[in-house]
Amino acid sequence: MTTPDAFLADCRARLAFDLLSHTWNAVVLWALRDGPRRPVELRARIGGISSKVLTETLRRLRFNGLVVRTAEPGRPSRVSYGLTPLGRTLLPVIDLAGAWAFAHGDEVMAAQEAACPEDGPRP
Amino acid sequence: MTTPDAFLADCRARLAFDLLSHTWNAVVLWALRDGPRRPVELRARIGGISSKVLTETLRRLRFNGLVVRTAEPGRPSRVSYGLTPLGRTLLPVIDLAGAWAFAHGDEVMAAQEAACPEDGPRP
DNA sequence: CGGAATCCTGGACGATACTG
DNA sequence: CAGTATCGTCCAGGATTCCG
Repeated sequence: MTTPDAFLADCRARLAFDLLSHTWNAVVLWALRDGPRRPVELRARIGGISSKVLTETLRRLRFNGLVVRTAEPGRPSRVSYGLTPLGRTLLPVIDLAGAWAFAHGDEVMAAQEAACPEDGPRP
Repeated sequence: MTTPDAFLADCRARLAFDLLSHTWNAVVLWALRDGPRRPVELRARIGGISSKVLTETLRRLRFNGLVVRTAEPGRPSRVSYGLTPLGRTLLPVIDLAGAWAFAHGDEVMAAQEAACPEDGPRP
């Protein structure tokens, strides 16, 4: 399928990018790809994300219907997050983007190195 | 191809998301998909982007080797921007994301509507 | 027209500390 | 362990203005 031309004008079309925009959204979704995980596990698996930001991210994802929260009874608190069917449909997109990064990452790095002369400063 | 598991730890893997993260990057790349365009054309085509932000975006894309700037001699200024081969390789990714948005956009909207109760507030 | 300079705002992100 | 509350920093993005 190819995206229609209305792509630019139609704000709804930018939805996917807004979702993938936030730094951690895609990463968290990806970390959930093969089953529900508890916050501690997620933090360990992802690395470099603070508890607060993880919570915020999960809240965002839940709000958009991509993730579900499941509270298991007991003490201490046990909670886990998993992908919804909708969230699962986003995995191929993330996968493709990740594959692109692996395939062309070095080219981008190279371009950045060689950019200094007349191109603008690093944004 | 499926993205390796190192996905999360490897910072280079997040490259694609950093590129698609900035709100306008993907949109501008998409607007350039069928040939070079001049800034005015781009602004008209995209809609809702300020001249300043467009300039910044193009600078970013140039810096990453995704776009080239071509200055045609003459007065008044005539400049155009086009995709590099590298930038062109990103189009399928953008296309897939756009296609996803068209296919599942309404589901996300619906989820947002129904989210108010126990789910967190809109972030 | 292209784009740089300036000022301002909101939100993402991080660190820390605290409650249940 | 899960989540909230503060506080502070940084930057994308919008509006405006001015120069070549």
